[in-house]
Amino acid sequence: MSDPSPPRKRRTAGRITLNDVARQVGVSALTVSRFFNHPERVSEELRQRIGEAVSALGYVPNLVAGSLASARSRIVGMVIPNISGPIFASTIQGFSDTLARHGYQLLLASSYFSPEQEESAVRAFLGWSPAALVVTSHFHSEGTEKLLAETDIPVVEIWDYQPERAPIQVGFLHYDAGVMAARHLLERGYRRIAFVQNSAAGDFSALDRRDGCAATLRDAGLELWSFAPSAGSAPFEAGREAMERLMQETHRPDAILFANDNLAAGGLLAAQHMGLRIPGDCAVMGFGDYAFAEMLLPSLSTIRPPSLGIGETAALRVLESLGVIATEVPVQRLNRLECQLVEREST
Amino acid sequence: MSDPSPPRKRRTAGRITLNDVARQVGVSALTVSRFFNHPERVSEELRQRIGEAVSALGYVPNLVAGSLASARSRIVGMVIPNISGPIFASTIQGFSDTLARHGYQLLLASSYFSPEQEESAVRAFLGWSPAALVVTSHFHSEGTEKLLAETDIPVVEIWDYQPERAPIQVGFLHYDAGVMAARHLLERGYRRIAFVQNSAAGDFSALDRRDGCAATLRDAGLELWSFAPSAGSAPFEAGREAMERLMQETHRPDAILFANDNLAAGGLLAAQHMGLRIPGDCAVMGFGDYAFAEMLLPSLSTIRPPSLGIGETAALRVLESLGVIATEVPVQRLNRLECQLVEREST
DNA sequence: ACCTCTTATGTCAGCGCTAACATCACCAGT
DNA sequence: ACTGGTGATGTTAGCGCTGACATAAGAGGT
Repeated sequence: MSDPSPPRKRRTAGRITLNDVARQVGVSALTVSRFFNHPERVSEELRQRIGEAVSALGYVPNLVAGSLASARSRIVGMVIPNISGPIFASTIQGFSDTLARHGYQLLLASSYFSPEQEESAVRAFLGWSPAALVVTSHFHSEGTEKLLAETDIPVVEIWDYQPERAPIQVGFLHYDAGVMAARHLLERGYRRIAFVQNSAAGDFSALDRRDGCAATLRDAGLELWSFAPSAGSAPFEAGREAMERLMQETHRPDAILFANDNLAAGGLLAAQHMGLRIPGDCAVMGFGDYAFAEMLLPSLSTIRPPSLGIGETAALRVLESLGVIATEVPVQRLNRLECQLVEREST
Repeated sequence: MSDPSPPRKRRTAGRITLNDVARQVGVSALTVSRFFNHPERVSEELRQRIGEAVSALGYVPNLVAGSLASARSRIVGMVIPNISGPIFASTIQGFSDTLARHGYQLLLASSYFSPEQEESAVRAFLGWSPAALVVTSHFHSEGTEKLLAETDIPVVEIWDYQPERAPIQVGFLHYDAGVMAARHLLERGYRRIAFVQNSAAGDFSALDRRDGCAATLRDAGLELWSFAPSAGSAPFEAGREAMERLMQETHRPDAILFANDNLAAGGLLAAQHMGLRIPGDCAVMGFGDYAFAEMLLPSLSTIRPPSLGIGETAALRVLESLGVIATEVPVQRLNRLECQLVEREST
C-alpha cells in the first residue's frame, strides 16, 4: 500500500476543460463556471480576462458534464408524427426557433403516428433529462402515459386541443375550423353546401370539421350534404371523383367544402376538365392552406391551421414553465389557437 | 476532524439509478450497466432478472451520466438552413429516421443561411459531445470552420457536392440537374429554349443549373436564351411576368426552363390567362418537384433533387464512421447523388 | 474600533455512469 | 495436481462540471 499502483490511465482526450481556463487566468474553476452561467456574479475585470482566455484557448463548455452536475439541461425534446409534410413542418420551425432564441436546443424524433415509436422516443429523451418535453396530442401508449405522468418536467401536448387532459395544451379545435368555413360560404350566399371527405383511413379530425360545418348550417336552417368518394384512392383522385359525381346530380351543390386542400385540388382540376366555372358554377373550399393553394387556378380559398403559432406558443409555455421568460403566473395551461380564413378566388 | 461535519445535503432528486437496480438484483452497478450496453457479456440468468427489476422499478438510464463517463453520446447534431419549406424537410426526415433506427437521436437547429447562427448552433452542439455533426454545405464562418476542423468527430456536409472540401460530402451537382433538364427538352424536340431565373437575391445554385443547361445546348449547336424578369417580385409573380414577356417576342421560345417550380407555376398560370396551350405552344419545366407540381394544370415536368436520399445517405455515412454499421472500409468520403427527371404533362 | 451586511471568490464533494483493471470460477490440456 | 485460458462479475477511480457552504474583503453604520 505504500506502493501506489501506477496511476490509472487518464481517459481524457486532451480536450480543454474549465480547469485549463481557470489555471490560465489564475482563478478557480468555479469562477469560470460562473462566467458562463451567472456572469453578473463575476467582477468586471475577471469577466474580461476570462473571456479572453476562453477564446484564446478555444474552450467549448462541456454541457454534458454541466447537465449531470446540475441535473438540468437546455435540451427540449419533441416527438411529432412526421417532420416533412405540409402539416407539422412549420410547427417544428416555430418551436425550434423560439427555443433557440433563448439558448435551448431541440431534440427531435418522428413517430409516424405509432404509439410504440413515440414511447421509445420519449424514453430516450427522458434519459437526457431534458428541460421539457413536447408530444403531439394523439393516442399515447400506456407506457408513454406513465413516463409522462411520472416525470416532473413540463410536458406540452400540441395540435389537438383537449381541455380534459392533464398537461399544458396548445392546439385548436377542428370543429371551429368547420364553423369558420361554413360561415364563410354562407356569407358568400351559397346554400346547397356539400362536404367531401376521403372515405379511406380514419381522419377523425375531418369529422370534427364536418360536424362544425353541419351545425352552423343547421342554425341557418340548411342541411349539410355529406359525400365520400368510393375507394381508398389517392386524395387527389378522390377529389376529382367527388367533383364529377356531385356535378352530375340533379340538384347539384353550389359549394363544396373539401376535407383538405389535396382533395380540393383534385376537385378543381376535375371542374376545369368539365368546363365548369369556379366559383360561378360551384364554389370550392379546402382545409390546410398547403403551399400550392395559392398557385391553383382559381386560387383556393381555405382554412389555415395555426401551425406556426402552435410551435411558437408551445415554446413560450415551455420557457415560461422553466422560468426563463416572465409570465403572469401561473403558466397558461390551455391554449386554444384560432384557424385563419384564407379567402381566395375559388369562393 | 474527528468530528465529521454533517454530511452534505444530497442533491439527488430521488430518481432511480443504476445502483438501485443493482441493489435490487443483488449485483454490482457495472453488471447492470453491461446489461444495457453489452448484453452479450451478461449471463442469461442475470439478464432475465435485471430486465425484470428494470421494468419493475421503471428505471430510465441517465444518458447524460453515461455520456460523461464514456465521452461518447448517441446524439447527432444537424444544422440546416430551414426546417419547413419544401427543400430540406425530407432531408431531415430521412436523416432522423435512419438514425433513429440505430438508436441515435437528432439535435436540430436552423441557420436561415446565416453563418453566425450556424456557428452558434455548432458551438452549442459540440458542447454535447455529439457522435457526429452534419452541416449544410454553404459559406461557413471562420469560427465554424475552426470548430469543425478541430473536432475529431465525423463531420458531414450535405446538399452541395464540393469534392475539394475536407469532410464527408453528400450532395448533388446543380450543373447535372441543368444537363438533365436540357437533355429532356432536346429529346422532346424543343429547340428554342429559354432559362428564367429570379433576378432577385443570389440563388447561386440556379446559375449552376443554367450553366449545365447552356453547355448541353451548345453541344447540340443551340444557344440558351437567358431571361430574368425585372424586379424582386415574389417568385410566383416573376414567373408570370417572364411568361408574358417571352411570349410577346417575335421568335418566342418553344420551351422555358424555370429556375424552380414556383416560377414555373407562375408561368403556367400566365399561359392559361393568355390562352396558350402548354406544352403545345410552349413547354414548361421547373426544378424542385415541390408538392404542388403534380397538381397544376397541366402537371409540371420538373427535376427532383435527391432530398430524401441526401438525408439517408448522410445518416448511413455517419453510422459507418461510428462503426455502428459495417462498411467496406473506408467510409465513402464523396457521395454524389443523382437528381431525378419527373416527366409530366407540361413538356 | 466593532459589528453587520454585501459581494467576490474558493473548497469540497458529488451528479450517475463506465473504462481499466482485478478477481473469481470453471474447464481443458498436460 | 498444475497451468493457462475463458467468460462472468466486481472494485476503483474518475468523466467535467456545479451545488452547498465557507471565507475573504470591503462598505457602511454606530
